[in-house]
Amino acid sequence: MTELAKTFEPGPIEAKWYQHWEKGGLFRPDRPEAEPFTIVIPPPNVTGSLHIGHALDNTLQDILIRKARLEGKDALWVVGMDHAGIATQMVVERQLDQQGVKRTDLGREAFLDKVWQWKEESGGTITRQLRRLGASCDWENERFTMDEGFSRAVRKVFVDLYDRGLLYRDKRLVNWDPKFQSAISDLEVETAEMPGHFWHLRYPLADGSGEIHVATTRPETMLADMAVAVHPEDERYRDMVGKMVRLPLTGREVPIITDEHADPELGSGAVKITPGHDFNDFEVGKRAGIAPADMLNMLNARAEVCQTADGLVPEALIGLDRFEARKRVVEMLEAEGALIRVEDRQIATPYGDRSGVVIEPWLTDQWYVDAATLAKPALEAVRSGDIAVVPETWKKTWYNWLENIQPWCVSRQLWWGHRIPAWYDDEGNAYVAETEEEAQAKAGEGLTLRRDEDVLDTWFSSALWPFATLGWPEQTRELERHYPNDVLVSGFDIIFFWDARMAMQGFEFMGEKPWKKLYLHGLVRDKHGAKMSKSKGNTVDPLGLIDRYGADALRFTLTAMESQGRDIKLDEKRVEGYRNFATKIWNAARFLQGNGIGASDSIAAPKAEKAVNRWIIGEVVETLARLEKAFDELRFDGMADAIYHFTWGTFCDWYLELIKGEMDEETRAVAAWTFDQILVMLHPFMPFLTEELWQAMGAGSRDDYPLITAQWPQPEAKVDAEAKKSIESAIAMVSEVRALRAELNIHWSSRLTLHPLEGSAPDVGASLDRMAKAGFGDPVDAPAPGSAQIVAAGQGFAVPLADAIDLDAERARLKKAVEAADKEVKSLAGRLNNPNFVERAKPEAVEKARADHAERSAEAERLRAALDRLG
RNA sequence: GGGCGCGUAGCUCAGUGGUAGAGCACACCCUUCACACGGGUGGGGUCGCAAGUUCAAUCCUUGCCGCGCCCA
Repeated sequence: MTELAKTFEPGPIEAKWYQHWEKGGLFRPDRPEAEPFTIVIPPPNVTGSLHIGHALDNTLQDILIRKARLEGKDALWVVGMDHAGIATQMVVERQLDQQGVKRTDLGREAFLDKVWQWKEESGGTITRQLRRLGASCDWENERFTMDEGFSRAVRKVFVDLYDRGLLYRDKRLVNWDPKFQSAISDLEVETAEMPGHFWHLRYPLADGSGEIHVATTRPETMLADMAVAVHPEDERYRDMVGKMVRLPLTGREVPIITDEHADPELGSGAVKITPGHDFNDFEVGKRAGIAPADMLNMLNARAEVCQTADGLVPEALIGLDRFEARKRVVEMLEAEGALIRVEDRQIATPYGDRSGVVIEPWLTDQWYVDAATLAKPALEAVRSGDIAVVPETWKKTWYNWLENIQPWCVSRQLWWGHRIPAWYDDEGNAYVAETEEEAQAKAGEGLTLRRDEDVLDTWFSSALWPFATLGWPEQTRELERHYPNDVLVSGFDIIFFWDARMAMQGFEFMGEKPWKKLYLHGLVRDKHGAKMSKSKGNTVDPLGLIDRYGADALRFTLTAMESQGRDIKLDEKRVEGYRNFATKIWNAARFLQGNGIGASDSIAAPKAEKAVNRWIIGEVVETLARLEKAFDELRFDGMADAIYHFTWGTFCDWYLELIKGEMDEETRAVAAWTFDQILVMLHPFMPFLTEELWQAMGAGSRDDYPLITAQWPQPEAKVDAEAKKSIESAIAMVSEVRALRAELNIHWSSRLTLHPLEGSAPDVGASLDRMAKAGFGDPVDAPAPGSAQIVAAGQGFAVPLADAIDLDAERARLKKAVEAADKEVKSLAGRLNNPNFVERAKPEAVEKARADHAERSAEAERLRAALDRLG
């Protein structure tokens, strides 16, 4: 044994053991024949640093991995990062900007060199931070989505999807981010209600026969209007349909058409149609026979006004920013008398989730994935239970999204990322192939090809994570053994971005689900329930918490608070509480050592004769069962609860107290074994503390037998009902005497004697003396004057008090107990006297009510008798 | 507008068709030889509101009120 310091100091212990584990290859012990168990980490961004959400997500994964490892499985936790297209490009651009260098000055090749250089020097902070958390990932096979192998997988998927008709190029409106000057997917757009206006405009008919009124939230788009639509059944406009409108400012003549999209209830019922700048209008335009290529565009990539194809936009407006243009257009309309009125209104406005700027629907050529087709097996797998979703409530969200899924825009106008493997000839024909040679072969000789400038959405590559990390497209042994993965742990906020897309690609390319279970956890919020954000300044830095309380305490807190379907409101007080728990265990170990108790050498429970030992073995068996059940159900709070209460409430509070002063060989063996079980069961949650104590308890004997690769408990024992009953009686006895002391204010200095009022003294060993400073005296028929009385373990006892007894306090105490018992007796009797209950309730319920009634009645009688004797 | 979820002790949350639990906080006592980051004892809840089903509802059903999230 190694002597332990008085207080548990997490810092040095954490550093020591993490290094030891990692150097020893203990995160992935060589177990080629063992049953595989696999988790892939949700790859953090290469630009990222550890926030509290990562801490939660990875703690949960580490718990599952560490338990599987202890069970002897070939536990693989695949780790790595994604290249985070936009975020990384931004970081590097900002850095270059400080040196006065622009991305475009460098050119594509040189810029990408800079990005790689940045990645080597500054990227991956988070992987060091994950180590602080204790994450036992397979670092030796760390992956990156831009690695050559992974990139090959991405190219193959792109080409295969194209060949299967599941990926295509199309001209349509995309969500255009003017800040990044790139398309983004609809998932990357967040809609917010913002105060805005509704401008009512007057459009004259071209033949001078009248005018039509339209209303718009974006007046500047009138520069690209191509029609005015009214509802086909709107009588008011019957005579105008088919006539031409001469638009103000541009003088463009556009038709009045009918379309269901026009809402007769809204405004005037007539609506201006700008197919090139509005998603609804795009559809209306197509229905009206306007081809996307012919739709007018009035904005450039920076969302500045540009000339439309028909050259009708007034020169004064060209080059204006879209918001500036809005002001100018309104002024000009007003000057022309085309503005009727302006109304205040809440406007649903789209924002880029990363850039924060207003998203512009913009007409461009982009690559799209036929998500609806890919979604089908992913939907079916959850419907059939092939993929288990935990908590189940998320299944509905899964269905809802996948059933209504839209084509997925996967091209991005960036440089950093997987460049799209498509080449074009001079006429714009596309040749999709994994290499330029193959593309050239497809195109035929003599054609000059030019590669697509764009890259793929980062999520396009991370969707391949569950199999591309295992070597796919090579059919490796790892792939064969570890796909499908056992469980995916992810926050519900990326269920669409990532989880669903992994399922889609997994079925398409592996022909099978990516994981057997999908576990979704909530967000970590501040103690008031507000979402953490840097701008609000309410973020909790997990590393700071680790510094202050230790990684084990943080991990245990997150685990204990992880109940299904809820966000976590994190209060530092909880972390402090579990730091105290760690210290408690530490001190229990010190106590054991002080009594010559070290490591156990047996997996199975030792043979035991004494009730207290048989009892604690049974408690271990029950705790293990509770723990296993919680693991089966992925109830992390239940796991924490089971191990916490056993360790503190049962082992420390009762078992250690009960065995004090009764150390014999059997007890030492059982205590050592029980503590070992605690260390093993607790290891997935508090790996550092438990490893340290495991070694300290078995110094010398465990140098080659670290806890991280030890064996999960197999007590090979059962609950001993007799021992359980006997110890529970002793516990009740001690508790009653302590309560008496506290309520009558009897100081510890006075020892109490308990005289049985019926029968003889029960055998509770020396525990009563040590734990309640009381012992048994001779049986008496009636309490001596000045005695208090207690009822415990089905017996009444008189407790003579040397000092003057506070009669009022004693009477109040007994009265309260009588009332409590009576209340329950009365309720039980009420039920038992109800014929309906006896006849119709389940027999077990009736039986239990009878037994409870008998027991509580007897207790009430004894208490009443005690109260009567008091006078 | 559609969907999901929540409302249980002062706070944060478990939970079950048979009269409610934990941690923290609170009150009182204790330098009892592992631990004051501790030990002991205790107070505290008409389980959001209303109706229904049932022998029995905090739990099931419906409606309402309040709060949050997602989608359009």
